[in-house]
Amino acid sequence: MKNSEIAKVFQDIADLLELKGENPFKIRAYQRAVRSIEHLPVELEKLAKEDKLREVPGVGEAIAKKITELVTTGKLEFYEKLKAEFPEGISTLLDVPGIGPKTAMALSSELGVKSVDELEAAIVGGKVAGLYRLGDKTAKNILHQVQALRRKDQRIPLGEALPIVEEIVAGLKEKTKVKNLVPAGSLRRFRETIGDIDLMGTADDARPVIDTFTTLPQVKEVLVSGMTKASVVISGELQTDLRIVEHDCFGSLLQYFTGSKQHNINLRERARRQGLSLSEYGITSLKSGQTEKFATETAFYQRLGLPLIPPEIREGGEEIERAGHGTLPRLVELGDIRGDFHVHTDWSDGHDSIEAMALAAKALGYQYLGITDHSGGRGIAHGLSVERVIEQMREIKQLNERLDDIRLLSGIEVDIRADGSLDLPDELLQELDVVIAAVHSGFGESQQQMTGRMIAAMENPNVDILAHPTCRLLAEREPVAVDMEAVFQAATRTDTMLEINAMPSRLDLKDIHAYRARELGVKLAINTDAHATNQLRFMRFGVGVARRGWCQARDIVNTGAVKEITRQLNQGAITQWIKS
DNA sequence: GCCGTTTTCGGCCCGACTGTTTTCAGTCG
Repeated sequence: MKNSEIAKVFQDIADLLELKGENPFKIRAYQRAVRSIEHLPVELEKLAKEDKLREVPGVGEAIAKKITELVTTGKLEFYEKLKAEFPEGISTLLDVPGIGPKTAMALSSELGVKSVDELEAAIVGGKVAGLYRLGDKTAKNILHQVQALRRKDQRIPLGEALPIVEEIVAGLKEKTKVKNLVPAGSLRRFRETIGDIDLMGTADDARPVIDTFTTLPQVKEVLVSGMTKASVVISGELQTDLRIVEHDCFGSLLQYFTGSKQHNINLRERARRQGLSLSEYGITSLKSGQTEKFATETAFYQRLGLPLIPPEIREGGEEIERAGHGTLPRLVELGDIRGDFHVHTDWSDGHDSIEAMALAAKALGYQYLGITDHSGGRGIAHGLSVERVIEQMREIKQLNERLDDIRLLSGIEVDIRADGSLDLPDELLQELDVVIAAVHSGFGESQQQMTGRMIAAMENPNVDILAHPTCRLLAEREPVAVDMEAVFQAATRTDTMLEINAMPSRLDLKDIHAYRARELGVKLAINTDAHATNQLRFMRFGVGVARRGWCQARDIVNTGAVKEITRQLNQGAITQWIKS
């Protein structure tokens, strides 16, 4: 049983206990376990076998026992009994914003409503307004939310949100005197998808900033517009909140709205033990009632005896404890990256020439660039044949002689066939500087087949990197069935790098995979897979994933200088092939 | 149900908004 499935069971238990009116702290304990499990880089099934479940934060005796039952029998008696106490489907009502446990129970027991569709019918039929503590306004509000829920397609990929945010930020900075304007929330933490946009800033006078914000051309609908806060809906049904405070409160505000929720809860529990209470306005002493203000996050964390915790790892895991012990790693930064191993050119399906890509990489300060067009395998547009690979090697050699300060690596993104063999002969592959192997077909294979296929490719000594290992496309294609733990083991055994593909639609490996791979000592490379010069800038998304995986520069191969790199890759003797 | 720089028992994050009330319950982030 997968972690995501187990998390879902506990989330459902938490919802049902809430409907039941159980002890709120018990409910929170389940919710905490859910968040912990969702971010866990290793399978619970494995931990259960090793009797290490209790090491997971938020998992104690009772939940550990339930997890064991789930992974061994596939069922949980406690859960089945709990479900039987309620009409089926009632917990789906909790998905509607504005409906909590009390309202859901009232709707169910008074009106027999047990689905979102039935809820809508009940509101339209005028049955909801009039229930105890539910008036006309509330009913209309809920109806509005139900309709919005239908329109809205869940969370959007980070890569789509960030350009939108940058446009808004630029607009506000240009037209107002706002200062410190930055995105907070999951965007700042570089989560792969985001649900809404939170912007924070400071100003001497908030009013004109708020007014400008609500009248930006991107704004479709204004939800709330107050003295310090406004919420709007922008194109694409994305809710965007702006909060403006005075300069001296910015640190606590930014910290508070960056989250995550679980990180903040953990931080507050810790602060409480120190006799302090935290809020977006500052830190209050429980004894004296005095509140201190903080202009920066660094000062805020410092007051709690902690170094600044990077936003990307504020997920409510072990980051606070580690920060307290002074053992937080220095995470890899965009500025550490010295090259990119995986880009395409107009030789296959890329948009720009090799030279244009090289110059763009040089402009980013890179020392090297791996030219890795597709191989000629079936289904891939304009893949290179053996002859064209040799021709391209020749051109790259000439470019290397002509270009200063950037070293081009001759490479290929070679297709892994269904049987695990590669699409180009070994004799050719061993002549290349960098060989990236990738699956582009047969996504529906069984886990056993797919895992075997990838491992077979890694066992080929010419393969340097396994590209985008799960093959997922965010909001488009689910990851393939593959035993990641086995892939990680094979990567260390065969000394193959795994790619963190920085393309915003991929982010593959994803954060928890990067975490686990690093833990096992797998070498990682952050590549953009750029198909045009401007896509080289996707690197920051990959760096975000690596940071979420607690990676340091030393864990990422392409933070190395060009000499170290070429030592690690296959040194191709191009001459022989060119002669033949 | 979890957990420990007060504690193995007795605590458990904080503030704001909304609508329905007549002092506050419910919900959210």
